[in-house]
This record gives sequence, structure tokens and C-alpha cells, in this order.
Amino acid sequence: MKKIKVKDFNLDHTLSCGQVFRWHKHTDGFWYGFIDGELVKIKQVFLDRGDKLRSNNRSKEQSLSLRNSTLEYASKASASKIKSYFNLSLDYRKVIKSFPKDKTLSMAIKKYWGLRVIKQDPIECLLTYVLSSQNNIPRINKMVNELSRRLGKKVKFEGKEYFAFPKLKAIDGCSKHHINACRMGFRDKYLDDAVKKISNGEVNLKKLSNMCCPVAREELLKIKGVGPKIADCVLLFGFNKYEAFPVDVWIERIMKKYYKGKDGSYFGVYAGIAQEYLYMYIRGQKI
DNA sequence: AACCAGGTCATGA
DNA sequence: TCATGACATGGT
Repeated sequence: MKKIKVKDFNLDHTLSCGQVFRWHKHTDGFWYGFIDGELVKIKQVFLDRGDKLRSNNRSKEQSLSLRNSTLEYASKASASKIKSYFNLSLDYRKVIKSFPKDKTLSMAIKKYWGLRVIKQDPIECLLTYVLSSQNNIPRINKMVNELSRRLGKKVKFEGKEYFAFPKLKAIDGCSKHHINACRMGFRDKYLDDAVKKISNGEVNLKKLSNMCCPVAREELLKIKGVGPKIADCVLLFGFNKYEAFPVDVWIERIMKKYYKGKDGSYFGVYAGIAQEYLYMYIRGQKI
């Protein structure tokens, strides 16, 4: 088992906040998923060295997550790939400091301390989010899993089979019956259009990373099924353009309740990261 | 049995 | 521009 030391990071929050699909936590406590096409088995171990922090007045949760911890993992993917996937080199404290100091966001950050926006593969991000509209997370997972099972690379590991998200080419021109079996409903034509426009270069994802946020957004909006919300998700999760602030029903709710008259720009240059905290916070309250 | 789900598109005023 | 319903399917 390989190890990476980390701080200000919480793997569970990061993988279960709904920003990425297909990661699965087994009963053995490990998360299983793919990074850069390679299977990754990973868990976080908190070291028991909280004594220094116990004397001050920080909350229990926060002092727990302030401790250094270790990611233990097995994978062919390199440590640097894993670090960049979880954005571990981003100065988390700096991000938090840049936020406005209102009570709602502060409580959300405290509760979900260590939640990070990850750096997904842009194509996977786009295609899975196209499937997310007017849908619920368990079913999105189901659809994407079925698509992967049918068209993705199979990896055998510890007696089980895992499937990577399919390459664009595998989806492009695949038999319609595979798509139908994924039960995507009206979204199948959106997936089609996304695959088509990326494949033929009508939408050039490689160029997107060098574009400023509003221009990149316009590019993504050319795809049928990609509106403002999904475009912002792709900009945030696939390109780490942090000023993107996806507004879904939950964010709309919390904005109406605590941030009347404001929009994403209120949260500053890392608004998208604030968005993830607010999303988790308001969902945690409702359910 | 209804209602809803990390929305978007096509309509019509 | 802006409100309104349809859209497929299955979870709760």
C-alpha cells in the first residue's frame, strides 16, 4: 500500500459530495474509482496526534480534520496523478480566507472541512453531467455505471471487475442498443450531441482551458442539453475554473434564504468551491 | 399513487 | 426577455 501525507483534506466529503460520479466506498472502508484511466483503491487514515490542538478552542470536528492524515492507496496511477486529481497542492487555507465571512458559509465550511473540488477528466465530466439534468444522483450513477460496464475498459482486481468510464471513441458510433440499455430517457440525444460535437471539433475541449470563464461557457452552451448549470459544473469540475458557480435547485434555495439579491460573484474568485460547501450544507439540513 | 429529481428546450405572450 | 410545460425513468 502506497502513502501520501495530506492536510486540510477529507476524502469522504470530497468523494461523496456529488461532484463526481462512479466512486464507490466498499465495506472495507476503501473507495474504488478511476484516476486517469487507472483503477484506484484508496482510504484516508487520520493519525492520532491531536494533543497539541486539544488545548485551543477549535471545534472538535475542525481539530480532527486539521490533523495531518495519510492517504493509503493501491493503483498503477502515480502519486502525482493522484495529488493533482484531488488538487492537493492548492492552498486550501488561502481559499477559505478569500471567502466572505458570513455565518452560513462559515458553518458549512466547519461542517465539511477538507472538502475539495477535484480535477476531473473534462470529457467524463461533460458527459456525466449531461445525464444529470432533472435526475437524481443514484440514478445518474446507475446510468453511468451501465455505460461504463458496456463500453469502458475492464479491470480485474482482487477477484472483482471494475470498469473505467468509456473513451469518447467507444461511445461515438457504438450500437444504439447499448445506449438504450442505460435507460437515459430524453437525455440520450443530449449525450449524442455532446459526443458528436466533441468528436468533430465543433466544441474543442482542449482550447477551453485557455479561455476565460464566460467565453468557455459560451462554447459549452453550443451542446444540446448543456444549459447554464451544467456548463458551470463542467467549467468547475472539469477545468477547475473556480469562478464558475453552478446554480441548481438547492443553491437557488440557499441563495433565496441567506443571500437574497446576491449571486456567485459575492463569494469571490473561488466561488465554485464555496458553492460545494453551500450545496452540502443545505442538503444536509433538508434531509 | 403521486410527486420529485444537481435542467434544458421549445413555445407563446 | 420571461414564464410555462414537456421530457423518460425510477426512487421515495
